[in-house]
Amino acid sequence: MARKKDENTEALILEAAKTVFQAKGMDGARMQEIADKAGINKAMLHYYYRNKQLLFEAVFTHAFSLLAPQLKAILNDDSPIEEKVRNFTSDYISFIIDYPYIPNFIIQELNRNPDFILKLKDNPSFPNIDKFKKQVDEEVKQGILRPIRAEQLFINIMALNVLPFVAKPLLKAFTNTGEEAYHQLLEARKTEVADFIIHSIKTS
Amino acid sequence: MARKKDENTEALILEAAKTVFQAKGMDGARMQEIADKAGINKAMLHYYYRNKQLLFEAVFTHAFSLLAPQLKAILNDDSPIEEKVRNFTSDYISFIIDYPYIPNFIIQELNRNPDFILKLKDNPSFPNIDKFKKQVDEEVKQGILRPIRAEQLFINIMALNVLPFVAKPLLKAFTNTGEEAYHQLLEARKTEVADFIIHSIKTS
DNA sequence: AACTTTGTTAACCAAATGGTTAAACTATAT
DNA sequence: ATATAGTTTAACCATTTGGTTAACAAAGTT
Repeated sequence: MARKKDENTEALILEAAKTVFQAKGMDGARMQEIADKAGINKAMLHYYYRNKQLLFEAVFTHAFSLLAPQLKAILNDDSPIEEKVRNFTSDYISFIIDYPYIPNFIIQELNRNPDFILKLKDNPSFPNIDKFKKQVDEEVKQGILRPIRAEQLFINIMALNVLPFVAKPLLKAFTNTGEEAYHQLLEARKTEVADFIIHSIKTS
Repeated sequence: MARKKDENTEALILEAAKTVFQAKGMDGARMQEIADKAGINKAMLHYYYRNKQLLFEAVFTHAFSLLAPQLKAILNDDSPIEEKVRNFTSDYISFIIDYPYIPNFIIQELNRNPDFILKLKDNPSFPNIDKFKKQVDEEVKQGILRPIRAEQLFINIMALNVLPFVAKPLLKAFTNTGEEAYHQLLEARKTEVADFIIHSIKTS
């Protein structure tokens, strides 16, 4: 086995590919740009990943593997809904700060090619709503929560947490806030979003 | 002035360009595909719109001009917040049914090029949050609403209404629903989203 | 040291793509 | 009917882009 340099070329490529694909999408990304960013010859991209599509898929599945655990936290945990909502909204924002492009990237590329998710759904680690559903139904039955379908609650939680990042340029313009002020709005949301949801769904 | 056919070529082009750009984005769109869809020669695209960028901008500004009035309805109207929330959630979903690609298209392309919104903000018809802000502050002061910043409320309203469409493939997978079932969830949201918001923000 | 396998590079290639051009066509004005 | 100005087309062009190739370099194997 010949390894010329101490650096792992394959990993360098994937790292550069993440940056470029997540910033520009499949259509906007250029193989040459990825090679340049990785500081290697373009032919190496094909040596390790065959073609653009496969390199893209490596980036996509990796991105998804980072997002999935975040969602499983709210779907599969045993704590009461209220606690899960509070934890999720706070954790999710921390996640976005570490990986700001990921949710946007996934949403954008799935819209371009919706069938892509079928492959992901086969994976046993794909987030599943069943447990969350039982939990919500149970808390509704016990009178802890107002009547609401688990699916709708889940969509609402996702919406309130995800959209402020996905539609950031638009919302910045509409709310007439600069970068700094918008960031403060997001910071405040770490707790306010959870309060907003809890107020809406809790009885009493 | 010579007009060969009764059909207006310029309009045919714009129509085809809308379809292609909104489905595939700036990067994914192909001038030839637009020409084919319009049933005209590719050179006509450049004759009427000079180049891809300008044709794209024509499509984008038109798309935005359709979205803006929807938002002005909630921002500039005089009715109480509760009524505005109810009207908006119902109207917005009707809007999406007519123009399913538009919000997604705008969000996606603004992320690709955030500076693009600066041009739009100059336009005096750009939606402005000031009036909405005064209204929310006033209703909070009167004790009709719980304390909440107008910006946060606006973001929440947008999030709950927009994300279910923008992230449709993802949410369909997570909620484990097919096309039909997901559509029913969306249908139910016409009233449920408003209820969700009102429950959260109204005192009493 | 010779051989083999793996890794790397520069040069190259074919197809796709945005854009141009020159000629042809059509309707209208003179 | 002829000139004129706007409209349309087919062919063409330069560049970009994903992908390939052949030669070469490094490290391990014998």
